[in-house]
Amino acid sequence: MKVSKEQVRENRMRIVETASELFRERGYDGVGVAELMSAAGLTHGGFYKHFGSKADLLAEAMSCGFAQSVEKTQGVNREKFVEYYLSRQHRDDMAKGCVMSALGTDAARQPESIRETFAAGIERQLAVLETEQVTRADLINTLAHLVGALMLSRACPDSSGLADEILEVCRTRLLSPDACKD
Amino acid sequence: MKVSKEQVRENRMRIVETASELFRERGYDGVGVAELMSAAGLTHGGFYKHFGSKADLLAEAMSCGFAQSVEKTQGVNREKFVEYYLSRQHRDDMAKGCVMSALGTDAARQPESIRETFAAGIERQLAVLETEQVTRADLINTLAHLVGALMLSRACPDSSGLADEILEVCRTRLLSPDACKD
DNA sequence: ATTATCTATAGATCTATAGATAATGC
DNA sequence: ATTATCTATAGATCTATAGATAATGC
Repeated sequence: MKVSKEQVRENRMRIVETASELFRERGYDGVGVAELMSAAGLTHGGFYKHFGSKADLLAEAMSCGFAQSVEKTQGVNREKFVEYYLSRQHRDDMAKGCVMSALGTDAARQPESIRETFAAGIERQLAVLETEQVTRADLINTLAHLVGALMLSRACPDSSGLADEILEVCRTRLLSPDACKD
Repeated sequence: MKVSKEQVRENRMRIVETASELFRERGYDGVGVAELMSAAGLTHGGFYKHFGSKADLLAEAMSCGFAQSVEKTQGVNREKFVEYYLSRQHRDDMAKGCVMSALGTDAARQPESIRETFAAGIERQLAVLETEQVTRADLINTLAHLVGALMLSRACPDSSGLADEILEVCRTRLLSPDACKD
């Protein structure tokens, strides 16, 4: 049952990527190791040869999700980022969306070491968006505004007007700084 | 072992209030029914005479938390609300703080009926803050901005500068609409 | 020979229910 | 007589580990 080093690396990466999506979708406590491994096409017994604990995997899954976001954000300006972020498409696909909005609260409930990983992810996301026009303080405000809007919209019923209203008024405000009142 | 109707009402209320705080602190999946009942001074077997399921309790716990927030917000203007919301005190006491930031992501992962309760809570919070000067769209933007800032700050390590930086730049921005760039 | 994965399981916990008990409230 | 709470437990799930297996890689 031993597999090649190449295969081991592939398996490990698949576990991390699978976890990254499942944790975003259902939360850290909402997915078990057995289900996780099964979703990655493996049996759960092998998990602890790859990771010391489920919490260790969470840290890697967060890093992986941040890395994907950062890569997708390369070369994207603030306006395009806002439009993507507050799209219905992004809201309705939590598993593949922004780690900050999907796992921020989970991170807040975890030990310091996990939160360090999370903070490093925020910094990377800030760095890739920073330009000469847009200061760090601007970006932190934009991210907070976006993250909150997305979370609140997701917490509303699909059919409710409020879910879409939140996306729309925040998109409008974030793209029209002149009319800004908050 | 039967108790008076008065006592039954008190017990039920204590369960809801205890759940409201424990869910905020550790998440819906992070607290079991047995621990919840024990924290309320009861044994877990009696739980299902009060609630049909753990999910039913979540809905009530959310409503209860929103009601407390709304009551505390009576007569508070936008500036005072922002200052309280982005204070270190509020950030560091998730159990007693805003339901939107503490349970928003948990709600997003729950069935429609829970999200209806959550949306109703958002509406109540909006209503109590609304004035002639501050429109609904303004308030939705403010709430999203606040909720995101608080969540991101909580997701950072205690000792990191980033946690406090997020609170500070967002407080500054939200209280100085003139300088607003996002 | 090493080791990644497998099957199997330990031990703890989870939600929910069953039946006993004892105090309320008709 | 009713019923809220209790003890006890069913049945499922959870994280983590033990030992067997079989293909890699020296």
